[in-house]
Amino acid sequence: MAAVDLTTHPGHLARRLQQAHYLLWNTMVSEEITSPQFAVLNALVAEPGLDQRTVGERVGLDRSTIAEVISRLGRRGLLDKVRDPQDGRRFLLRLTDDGLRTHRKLTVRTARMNQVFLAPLSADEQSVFFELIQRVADAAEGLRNPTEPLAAQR
Amino acid sequence: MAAVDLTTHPGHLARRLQQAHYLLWNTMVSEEITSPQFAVLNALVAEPGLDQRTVGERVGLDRSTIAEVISRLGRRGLLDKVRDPQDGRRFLLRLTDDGLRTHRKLTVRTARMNQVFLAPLSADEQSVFFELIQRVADAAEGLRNPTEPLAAQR
DNA sequence: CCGAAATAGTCAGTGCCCTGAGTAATCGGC
DNA sequence: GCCGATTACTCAGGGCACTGACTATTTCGG
Repeated sequence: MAAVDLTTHPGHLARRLQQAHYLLWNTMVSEEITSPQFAVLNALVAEPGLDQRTVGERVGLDRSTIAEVISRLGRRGLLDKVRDPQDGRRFLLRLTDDGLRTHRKLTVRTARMNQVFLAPLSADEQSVFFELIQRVADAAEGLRNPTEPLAAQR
Repeated sequence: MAAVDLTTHPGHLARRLQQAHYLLWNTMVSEEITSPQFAVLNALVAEPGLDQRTVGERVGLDRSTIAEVISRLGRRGLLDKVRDPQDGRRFLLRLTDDGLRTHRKLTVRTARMNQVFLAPLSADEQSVFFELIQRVADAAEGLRNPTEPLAAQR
């Protein structure tokens, strides 16, 4: 009786979108390397020598999750992890040659997959798609990460 | 050098969107009941007596995941699970009074949360947002679920 | 009627994602 | 110089999501 229409619930749509993407990634990009793992590789291509926490910040993963992902990438020999001699709390991360190669290979496939994934939208619609999702995600992240938490509301 | 801009990668955006939603759900709706669990309750409000597989289809969860979610809801006494006397393979699912109450309560809070979540978009933009995401998700699901798999390509 | 195929559900294994609690190292004020 | 706060990371625990292999039941063709 009082059931709700989930197609107007952004959370439900976001989950379905991610599932669809997961599926396509598995078939078109890689069964070994996942999309979050690729994001980490990509962050380290852009900025080699980052520490774990910062990589997590770049790709949007919390401290626990980034630790797991990095440990998996390390086990596969795609990156190296060394203590920062300047700050014994940090681990500095750097891709191995294998990691670099893997990133290059997956970059190509990822581009192809994105084309297929976005094929139902025109070029204009794709821009709107990106922009709207980003606005919503950024705003929600802002709610959690209050730069100036005081006197903002009320 | 060859790093890629993830803000134009729909998979990355979908993940960030879902994370943002997860966070907001936890603070504004419930710490006990998750969004997928609410989707299951909602499906059973709309169609009491569904079997497990069909509920999974309605909310977009595979057979394994739906089994876990339903077992958790059962443990909390929000739904009942009985063998279908007509077909001994099936379990028929039905909300308890507690389940119905919980659904009603969360429906209100979910609506409030969606307003906050979508606040950065105008009403028009919200419609576009829904429509574009749905088109992409539907198309990708169609790729996996070929109604007519033969002679389609090549 | 009977055996093969299809179907509903379970189970083990992998990976993502978060919180809360704990450890080790560094930093900052006095 | 020392002590308390902060910071980087780890660990335990709960939940979502998928695949592949397995069991039990039903269905359908001959």
